Amino acid sequence: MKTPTGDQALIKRMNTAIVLESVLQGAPLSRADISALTGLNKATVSSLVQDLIDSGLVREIGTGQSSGGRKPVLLEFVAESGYAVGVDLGVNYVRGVLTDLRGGVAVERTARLAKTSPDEVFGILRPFIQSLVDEAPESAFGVVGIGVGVPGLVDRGGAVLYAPNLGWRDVPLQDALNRAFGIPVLIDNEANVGAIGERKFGSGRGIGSMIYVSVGMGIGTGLILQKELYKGAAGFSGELGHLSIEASGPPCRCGNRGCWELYASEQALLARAAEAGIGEGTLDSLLALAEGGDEQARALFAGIGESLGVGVANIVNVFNPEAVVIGNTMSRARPWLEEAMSRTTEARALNFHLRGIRLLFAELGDRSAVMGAAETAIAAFFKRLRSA
Amino acid sequence: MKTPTGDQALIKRMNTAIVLESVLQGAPLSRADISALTGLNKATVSSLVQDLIDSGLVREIGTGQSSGGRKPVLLEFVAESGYAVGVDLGVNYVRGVLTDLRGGVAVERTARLAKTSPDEVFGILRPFIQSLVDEAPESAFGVVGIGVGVPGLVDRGGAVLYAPNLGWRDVPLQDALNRAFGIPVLIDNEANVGAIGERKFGSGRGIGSMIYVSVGMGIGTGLILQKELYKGAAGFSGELGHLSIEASGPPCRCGNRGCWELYASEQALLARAAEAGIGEGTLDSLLALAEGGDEQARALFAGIGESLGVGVANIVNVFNPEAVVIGNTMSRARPWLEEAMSRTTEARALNFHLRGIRLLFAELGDRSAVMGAAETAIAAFFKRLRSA
DNA sequence: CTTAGTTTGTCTATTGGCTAAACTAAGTTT
DNA sequence: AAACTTAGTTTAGCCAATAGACAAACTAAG
Repeated sequence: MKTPTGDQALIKRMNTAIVLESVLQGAPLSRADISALTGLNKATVSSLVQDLIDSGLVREIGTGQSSGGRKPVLLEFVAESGYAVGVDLGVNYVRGVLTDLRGGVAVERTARLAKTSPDEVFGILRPFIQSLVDEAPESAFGVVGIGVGVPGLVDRGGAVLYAPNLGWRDVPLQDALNRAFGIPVLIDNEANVGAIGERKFGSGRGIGSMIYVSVGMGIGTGLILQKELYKGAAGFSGELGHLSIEASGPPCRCGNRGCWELYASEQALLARAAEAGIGEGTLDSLLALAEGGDEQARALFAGIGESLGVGVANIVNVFNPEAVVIGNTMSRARPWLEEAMSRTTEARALNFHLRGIRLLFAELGDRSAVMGAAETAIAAFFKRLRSA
Repeated sequence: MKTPTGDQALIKRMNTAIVLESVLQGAPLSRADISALTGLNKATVSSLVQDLIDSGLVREIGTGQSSGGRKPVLLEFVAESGYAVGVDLGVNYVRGVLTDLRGGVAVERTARLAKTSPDEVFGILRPFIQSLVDEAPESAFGVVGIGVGVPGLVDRGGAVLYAPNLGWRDVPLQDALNRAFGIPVLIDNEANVGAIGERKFGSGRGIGSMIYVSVGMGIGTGLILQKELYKGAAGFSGELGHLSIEASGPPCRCGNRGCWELYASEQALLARAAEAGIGEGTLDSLLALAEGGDEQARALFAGIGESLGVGVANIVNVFNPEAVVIGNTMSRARPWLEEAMSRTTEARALNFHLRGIRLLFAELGDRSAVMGAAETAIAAFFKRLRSA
């Protein structure tokens, strides 16, 4: 029964959060606007706004237009009152951003990753992150957190349990980075942070339930249900790449058979291309061929599109989401995939579930994950604010 | 921005709910116990308990054992301060219960349903429910609500959009019952209320994330994620029966191919039995055969078990739940299904996700849905209490 | 250029829920 | 019987939100 009980401090925290939220959403706006918008009394708003100004999160930016009386004093959120670092750790690259608290990118940087052992990666990651932290301008809250997306299974404590493409098992990355920087660090799966990135900054802005499908060498998914990232009982869920779509299909390395990613990933595409003897074993070469009008290449992409559609239809039936967003490298093949994918999805999913659904592609391209990682850190900062 | 703002009344509602919850969970217990349990001040608890006693929800039941000082006055929840009606509307039956606010069954009743047109069903349903309402003893809150589970797609407004087995389309059942009884009515899918029933009263007691799989003529599912029933964007989700497990399998009436329910439902079992020429076209006859040692029948059940396992493995990979509960008629075949199902699930699901998972069968048998329907009404009553 | 009317934002007194601490009640232990 | 314990109530005070009065700053009509 360790439910937090209600006291006056709770009320103040709640209302402060409401005020801050309205400034974040609706800036520039006046105290009177906030009062009208939230239903809070003018005096209450005044008092809470003063606290926010004192803490450096909000500032006055001069007066606005009068509507027949005293001019309002406009307020805005001080995005530069703090900064966050987002990191996308790939199999052969590291991408990082330094953003302000609104997600505005101050610095962006990429490095190659030659070796992938935990120690070697950490050797590169540490100075990489340090340089981003060092570049943060002076601010009220400093660097409030570091978010990291990794291509693997991450537990609730931020340990990488299993990352086959990096060859990692049980790497306590969050602890290590926490110790190294003394700043809150949050590690999550690449698809999960990608989902957060697309929902906050990309094609899923404002959507309540959205499934992000990261189609790269494999398929990972991030589930946003009722506006929140859904994690399973143990903290990892959404391994939709290993949803079996052919129960009697070929075995997958995961132990199951006929997994979706065997049919619809970049790896599947490259395998089929190799069989057909076209391309040079890279997505780029096949994209170039398709672009150039090569029918065989286009047919290959259309086939992947159909396989994607089979899985997306399953997703639609299971989750009845508002949107499905296709991201990661395969999103670049949109022109050659989209029609086949939509057609297959529409043919296979339940009619009622298709009403109003949106099949989208990632707007942030290969930056979904970095931006989502930064947003993870920002969101955690706001959550700390709210509860203290 | 119509977030409810915080004021003192909110605090009181929250703390009252906390106190009531602890009485519900831990009765019998004293005011002092509640104070220790919740962290609320003794004075606060005394005051809130008095309000609850005044409203009739809680009562004193004499003194308990002293532990070296004044004897505590023990409190308990007054389950009979209100009643709820739960209804399970099947294709050829209606089952109903009248329960107290703790879910204790006061009256249980079943009727056959010969015709299934909306009008005819309503003609039977109305007096059926009325008789349950009439039997409710005098109480502080009276009959607080009516919950109904139906075999079909239900929208957020309680209209039955599509119930193929009843031949219904767009039947505004909730409105109709609401008008007829003037009591809050909640309609939901049979699998959803079944999930609620098993989680509250059955094998899923206290589990945070649980997937209930209702295996009858078809397969329906109820998703309980983070302690709450998950509904999709449009209010219907969890059509896992139409999750395709063989992308190139036979077409399903839903438009997709190779749907799970084509392989693992009662209908699938009966079809295979007919092919093999055993049984009499009923589940009962096949159960009798299996019971009697018929190897062919047992093999048939084992086959269904495997097919169930394929889908359950998908569920485990997608949701990483704490438990999967198999319910509805097919749960009676547990002895002949369980081993094959568990084996298949374990072979196919991701290792990390299997840790600590529980594969259960419905404890309430064919009463999961009625009890869940009643619980839906009870939960709505408590929710109303909390917000007013 | 008054003067009335509006709008913004602050100040003030009040309300109401929670709390610590004092207190009463009713037991047990030595 | 005195000393200690525990249960529950009473009391005084705190604090956040609020309604309403008010001051400040503006517009617009006469």
